[in-house]
Amino acid sequence: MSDTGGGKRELNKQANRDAILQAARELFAEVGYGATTVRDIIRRTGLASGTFYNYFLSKEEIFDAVRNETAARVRPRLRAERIRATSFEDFIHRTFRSFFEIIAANPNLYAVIRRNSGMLRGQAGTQEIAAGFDELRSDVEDAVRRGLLPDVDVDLFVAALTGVALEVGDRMVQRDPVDVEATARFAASLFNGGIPALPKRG
Amino acid sequence: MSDTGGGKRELNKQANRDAILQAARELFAEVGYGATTVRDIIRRTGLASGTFYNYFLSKEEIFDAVRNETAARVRPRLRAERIRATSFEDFIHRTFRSFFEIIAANPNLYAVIRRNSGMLRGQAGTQEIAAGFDELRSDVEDAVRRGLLPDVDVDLFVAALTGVALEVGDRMVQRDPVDVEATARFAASLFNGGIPALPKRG
Amino acid sequence: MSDTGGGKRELNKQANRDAILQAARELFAEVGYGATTVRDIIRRTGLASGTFYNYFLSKEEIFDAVRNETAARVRPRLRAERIRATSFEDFIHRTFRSFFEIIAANPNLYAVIRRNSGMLRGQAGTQEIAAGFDELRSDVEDAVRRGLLPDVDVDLFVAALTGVALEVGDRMVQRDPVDVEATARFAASLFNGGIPALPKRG
Amino acid sequence: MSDTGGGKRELNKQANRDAILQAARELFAEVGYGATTVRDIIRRTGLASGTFYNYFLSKEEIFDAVRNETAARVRPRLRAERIRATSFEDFIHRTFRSFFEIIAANPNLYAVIRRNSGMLRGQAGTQEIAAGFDELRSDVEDAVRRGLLPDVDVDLFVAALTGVALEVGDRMVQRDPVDVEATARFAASLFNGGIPALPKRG
DNA sequence: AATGAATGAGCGTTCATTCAT
DNA sequence: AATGAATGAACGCTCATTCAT
Repeated sequence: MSDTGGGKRELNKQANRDAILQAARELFAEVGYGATTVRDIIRRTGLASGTFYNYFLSKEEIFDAVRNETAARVRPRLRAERIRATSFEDFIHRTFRSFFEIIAANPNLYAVIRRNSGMLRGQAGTQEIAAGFDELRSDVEDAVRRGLLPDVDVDLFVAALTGVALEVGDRMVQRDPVDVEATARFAASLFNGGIPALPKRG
Repeated sequence: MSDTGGGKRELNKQANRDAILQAARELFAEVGYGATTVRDIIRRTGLASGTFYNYFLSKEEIFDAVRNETAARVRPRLRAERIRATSFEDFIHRTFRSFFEIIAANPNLYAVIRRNSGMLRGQAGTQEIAAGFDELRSDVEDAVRRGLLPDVDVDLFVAALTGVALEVGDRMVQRDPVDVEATARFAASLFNGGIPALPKRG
Repeated sequence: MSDTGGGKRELNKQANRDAILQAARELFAEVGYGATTVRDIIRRTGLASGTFYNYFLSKEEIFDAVRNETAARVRPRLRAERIRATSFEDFIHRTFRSFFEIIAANPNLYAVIRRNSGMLRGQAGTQEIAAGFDELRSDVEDAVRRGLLPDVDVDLFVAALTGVALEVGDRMVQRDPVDVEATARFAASLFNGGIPALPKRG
Repeated sequence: MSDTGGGKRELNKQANRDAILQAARELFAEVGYGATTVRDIIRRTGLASGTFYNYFLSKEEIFDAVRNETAARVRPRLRAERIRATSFEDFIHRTFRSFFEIIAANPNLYAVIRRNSGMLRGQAGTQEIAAGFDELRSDVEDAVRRGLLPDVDVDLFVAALTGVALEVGDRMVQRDPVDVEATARFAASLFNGGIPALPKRG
């Protein structure tokens, strides 16, 4: 009888993989990709250094895995919030609020983003991150199509949204206390007030 | 007889220093600080490896020098534009337009920023960069004081401005052709439309 | 199942550590600390350069290890001989003889001492070396207390003993054949004849 | 008319050479040969680094020069004292006393010896140092020939003398106050008491 | 003779990765 | 699958020495 994935061994394998990922996420958050060593990662798990390579092909691969896994956890949440929106104003507000909630609740998830932001977009981003951006973009395009949003330059619009989310979010988490609601209101007001003024495409 | 800068030797020194800085800037732009080696830098200049240390104390020092020198070139230009503004609408527009002009004209100056943005703010930024942010912030505070801008959360406002400048600028330079004026209009419209809607402080 | 020292792997580890220590000892003896490179040391063992750092934290650490290990081997032997002494004359003779025996039998142990003698005493010496000197000194003080030795300046006395041991020992090992017994007799006669003439303290 | 050595240029040359030698002596005394850099030496003179090589062929050569020059200053003084001796007892006493006087008066001359003692004898010693040892040795041989000293093993005898001078001298200079006379009496008593007991040769 | 920038071999050390056990 | 010692390329940096001026 072959072991089809439910056995003890597989459970252990999954636990080890998770432990390594978790340790890696912490370190990438604390000191960044460049300053994290594979040894640091495995030392935190109590496993042996060679074991790392039973789970990941390289340091780069685990970095991608951390980012992908993070994006995979965050993406559906952001999407779910957006979909629930009843108007574009609401869409913008929910987008900011849910993003700010997530980073407020997961400070070191956010630290990974900031500390390694040079590796976030373009060549260095992962599939999952790219997919998250595409999703946002296509939701915005949809809103344009449905007439909820004027016919703006979607590319630039998404870029502006992203920039504000990242930078304003950064300031937010440095405050004490962190006020997610007020910060979301700030960012959403700026956008919702500004959208009607945006140049139309054509 | 002391040769105070006019001699062949001094010329050569300046040329070497510039060549090293230029090579460093290119590499920091192409692959980032972590992946750039001192040997890469000097190899690009044709000089010997030891020569690097006649001009810079360490790899870190040249990175700071690149950033400081960049910020020192950019900062007064941005400031000069802002000061010329006749209204806050104009202030916002000029800020975006001059920033976009600069990054359009100096693609690898901009790449340094993007590829190393984790080292831009906070502890890891240089004096000159910090001064640039302070300057922007204090110009905005001034506008509030003079009643040109409602009493908004200046910190978040500057963050939003920065985020939009960086992300929208990033998309802009990837387009062909690069349209600085249209991009500036986009960003400025968003802000100028949104500002009146911003929550007041207190 | 933990392998506590009996396994092949542990044996190999011990063998490697010994090989590195041995190579280091030889090189410190042949060319001194300053002229010895870590690469020279590992090259002599056939191991890879990184392997050195699996066993020692730094070049300095292995130098201390060589000196400590040497002192640790020599110290109890010298002590054991001294303790067996039946009179102070015997104490002196045994001290010289056992020291000369040791250096005759371990020429490059001795060379380490000579080639790096600037690092023997004071700040630069190791714990074990300092302990060896302290032990000798306290044995001499004991002899004074028990009336076997006049009340001389113990500090200078120990210094004189040390100086003669080192310098006379140095000449001895350069002779062919090496005559430990005759050399010990020479040094001991000088001291034992001279001690009664030494100025009393006070 | 040719400049036969008395001109201004030659004076300056001599002054530069002396300044370099002096700086080198200080550094060899303070930090030892290995830790002294040629740049350190010339920096202390105010000259340019290339100038060093107009006066000395290499770092090693100046080290030899420092040692030779030191030995050349010390040697005649020691000799002159010994020659004045009226008996062998006096010879021994004067030898120690004059050596101790010199090291007490020139602490950093002495520091050069201690800090670089691994390079004092054998292969690494200079001509002048070797000559000093030879001279001492031949004075002792002379004393044997003239019947002032029993027919001892001169080689070992000179070694013992040297060892006591160095080690006892070392302790002496660390005391406060430094008592040259008492220290010389100590060392001389040991030897003069011990000599009659020394084994005869043959 | 003096200068000081340029040279490049070489140093101690790190670390992602491999592999025998 | 787990171990952890071994590997070796590569790093940032130093410094004795050379050489054009």
